[in-house]
Amino acid sequence: MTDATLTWTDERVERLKTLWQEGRSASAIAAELGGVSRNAVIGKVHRLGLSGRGKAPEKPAPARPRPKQAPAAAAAEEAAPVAAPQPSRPITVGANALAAALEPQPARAEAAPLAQPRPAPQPAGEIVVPLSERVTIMDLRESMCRWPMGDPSSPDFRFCGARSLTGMPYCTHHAQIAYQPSADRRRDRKALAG
DNA sequence: CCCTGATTCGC
DNA sequence: GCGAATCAGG
Repeated sequence: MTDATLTWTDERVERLKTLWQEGRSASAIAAELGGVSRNAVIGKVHRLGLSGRGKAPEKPAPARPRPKQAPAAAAAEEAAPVAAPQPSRPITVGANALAAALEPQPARAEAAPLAQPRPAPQPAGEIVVPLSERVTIMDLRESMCRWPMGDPSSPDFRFCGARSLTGMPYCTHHAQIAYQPSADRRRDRKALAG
């Protein structure tokens, strides 16, 4: 595991195959493997010739014009393949959180304090979810990120609430944090910047 | 808008 | 071989 250049090691390829056959989406697989984009996963899948999955391979293949392409970025290191942690269903919250959630919420005031100076000097590896975006357990829906924010015993306990990847409990960013050991996500800037 | 996989092609 | 950019579709 001293492979600095991100390569598709046998283990990674095996996991890719397994996950793909299981029907996981490319982005989900990318998040689990870490260090690769969903495009990378799809590209690899095709190269391995195991595309299609269960779909009917009926594609007319329309010749599309590919105008231009931006310059590629540099390479990245490969973190030790620390066995992928099985994301246990994180829907289990403590009694404290439950009690807090049941607390008569004074008013999450839709009339939030407008005109916020927007501080957000977020360090890399962390994201700041605007409080107005966070949700209580009561507002947490299936398609929302379950990343806990704050002290579960506090009435201010919230969940990220951002859109979660389908089939995943977290949003794109938190999925990366949750599933990547110490990852280096190189050009995720596009996905994360937005 | 969000997402999905498919494809092209510069590297 | 790799994967970003792009396309096409749900």
